[in-house]
Amino acid sequence: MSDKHILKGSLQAIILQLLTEQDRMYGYEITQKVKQLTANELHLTEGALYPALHKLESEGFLEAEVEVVENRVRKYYKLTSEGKTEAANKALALLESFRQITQLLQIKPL
Amino acid sequence: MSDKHILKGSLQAIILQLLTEQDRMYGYEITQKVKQLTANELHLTEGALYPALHKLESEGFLEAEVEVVENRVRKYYKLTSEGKTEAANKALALLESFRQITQLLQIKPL
DNA sequence: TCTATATACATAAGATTCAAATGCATATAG
DNA sequence: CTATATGCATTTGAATCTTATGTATATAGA
Repeated sequence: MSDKHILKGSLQAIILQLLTEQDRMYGYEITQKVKQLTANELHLTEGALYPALHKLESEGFLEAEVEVVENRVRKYYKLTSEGKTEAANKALALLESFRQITQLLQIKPL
Repeated sequence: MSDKHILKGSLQAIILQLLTEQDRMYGYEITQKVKQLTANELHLTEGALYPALHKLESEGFLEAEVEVVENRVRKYYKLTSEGKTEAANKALALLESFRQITQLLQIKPL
């Protein structure tokens, strides 16, 4: 019925922004955080998240460190210094796109 | 330097909304309108537009009529009655996504 | 005259990106 | 002993976009 999905193109910005506000997070934590913050209205699937994390890592915006917590392996991600810059850039670019499209729809901006 | 592209997922909503405001439009006109309204900052390519128009038509939200103007063929699109409802729905859904994501990007740091 | 640009439609190839499904493994609650 | 939750990850396939190309007419400029 509803399209409870991440708006395409927003995912990288969201990941980077969450890691700006919280020093380090692991994958599952990110999915749960998004769920919680949006009252379950945006569903961030793992099939989307993990490839995005790997891409951000390969681009040098994230670095990962593995830890064992309660006998389970966790992979924590944190921003590199380039990642911090990129987080701000991507958030701004996204908001600018929203502004443009909202204007195009001639609806009052948020 | 900027990614002058339509935000993925917004295209259908934009087309439907433009046709809500203007009774009928043809493809090229839509590309030029978007260009004009966004000061050339969103580039709506024909490779994206025409498939989207055809899909909206096949879904029953648009209907087309062909006219010859100055020896050139023009295909005018207009909303069906279902299309009018869908235009409102898609615009609202899009804005709601924007709101959700904007909220995600504006979490207060601890 | 010839060529670039604009108008106007459209498809094809390739890339990206995502959802859905699945897999592995551990832990706990019923 | 089984269902659910946690936690990592990949595969498959669909959708959607960019880039490039194709067809055709008209006009402005070199």
